[in-house]
Amino acid sequence: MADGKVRTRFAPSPTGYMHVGNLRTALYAYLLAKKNNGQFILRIEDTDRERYVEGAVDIIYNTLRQTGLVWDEGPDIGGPVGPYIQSERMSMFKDYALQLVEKGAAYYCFCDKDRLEELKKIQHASGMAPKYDGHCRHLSKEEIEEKLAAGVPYVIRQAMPTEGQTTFHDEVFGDITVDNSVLDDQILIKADGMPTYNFANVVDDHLMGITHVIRGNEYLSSTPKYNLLYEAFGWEIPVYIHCSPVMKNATEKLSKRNGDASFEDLIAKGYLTEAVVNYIALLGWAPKGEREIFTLPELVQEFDVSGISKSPAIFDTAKLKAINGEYIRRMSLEDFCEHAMPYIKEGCKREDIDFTELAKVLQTRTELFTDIPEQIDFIDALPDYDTALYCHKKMKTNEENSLESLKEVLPVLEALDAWNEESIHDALFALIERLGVKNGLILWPVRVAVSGKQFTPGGGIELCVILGKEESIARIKKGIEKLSAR
RNA sequence: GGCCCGUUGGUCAAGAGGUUAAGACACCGCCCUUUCACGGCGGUAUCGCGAGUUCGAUUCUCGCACGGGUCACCA
Repeated sequence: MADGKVRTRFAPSPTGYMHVGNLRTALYAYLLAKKNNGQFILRIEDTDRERYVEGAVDIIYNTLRQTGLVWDEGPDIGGPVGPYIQSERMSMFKDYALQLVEKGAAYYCFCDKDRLEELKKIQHASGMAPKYDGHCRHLSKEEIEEKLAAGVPYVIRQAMPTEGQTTFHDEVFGDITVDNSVLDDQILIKADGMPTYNFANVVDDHLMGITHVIRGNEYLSSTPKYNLLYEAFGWEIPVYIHCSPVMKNATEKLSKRNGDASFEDLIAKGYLTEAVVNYIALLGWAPKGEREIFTLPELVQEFDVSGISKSPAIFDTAKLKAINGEYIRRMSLEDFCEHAMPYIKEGCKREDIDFTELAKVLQTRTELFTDIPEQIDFIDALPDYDTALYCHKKMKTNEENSLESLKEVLPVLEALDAWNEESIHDALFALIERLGVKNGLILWPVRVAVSGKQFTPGGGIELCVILGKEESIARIKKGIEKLSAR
């Protein structure tokens, strides 16, 4: 599997937004192809008109583009084995099914829905598994001709072996064996002449030269049927890689139906694309070493099917957040500013502040961009805080000595010409030295006075720089006023 | 219900008969520090249960329990 031309595909149905499990499957398919210098193919499986959602195809394109999962062949760019939209391939499947009928691996079935329903009812009543009873499997040539000529509607069913076992290999789950007796004579071609998914999928994968099939493990139990199809045609069976689902908790899958987080939702919540891709890669797959932060090209290098785990993985927002924070900290200040600015503007309407300084203090304190507005809400207007905020055991501050400190600080700051981190720092520390007190005794009250908050992004000096001289001094005066009024 | 699959800390997970059972997130503590955060150091916590096989099982086998998947003229 290491060399040769590896071709993988991502074959989504355009039924809505891209959920995380789907994206992960696409990612693994992409990684496996690229790791082996192969091709990653996009095929849109849009044959279910009932579930078709307007705009869903664009979501697929946009998500793959945004995450960097560029496809080598697909509906928009074409390729040697198109068309890449399943609905445009419909006409050919029946001929393939007929080939199977010739070979005795499939047969015409004229049973109508009433009979099938009746059958199901009887089977259910007697506790049997619902399964086609082979009623039409042994019709004579004459009978078939006669019904065909009479225009009786029919489907084409796959003739499953009735005894023995079928074993197949999966790269993740190993060898799996099932009794052929449990295999249903599934429908290949529907009464309208169109193929079922199970049939179209196999034919398409073969025609498109797919060598490695990566998909959710809900397909594990139909894989023997697929293989019987490949064998009946005499086609080479692809390598199977079935992935366990991404869960929202121990018992429920992450799903569109439950309205669980989609890729778009995560981005809207302030997560970085790269962080989401990185985290998703780690959900159900473990790299060889201890490193966990990887760019997409690094993932390509690192990816190995042997690292895919069998058991389902629960989507953990806390971990995603941590990885997002890691990505944020690794950004350059310029990059961070660019990303953070919309959120900064959201939380701060004032224009006369030092945005660069603000961004600087925010960067190590941001895990999620959407957390920013709340962190900086004190800038526009000083909150109406309680003077108890001035009391801090470790700093040994209380309302009395904070009042003293602020009174000392006020003239020092007022006298400053240059207003920057260095000048304020020097002035305040000179004051601290002159007074012979601990840093905290001066600095803590300053921070409280200018922010009115218990926790702030940055210390008193940094906040003063951000707020500017006029505003800082006004807030210190306000502090003195509040403390004096007690 | 039949069949298939899974089960290592709260979460993601490494591990391949003998390990002090990695690492990350989360949590707790300490250090750094003008708060918080960052960074550094340390800590709590895991092999679902029961039988085998073996000198020795998290690792192999079988049962059980629990969880998931699948049994459509949907994809």
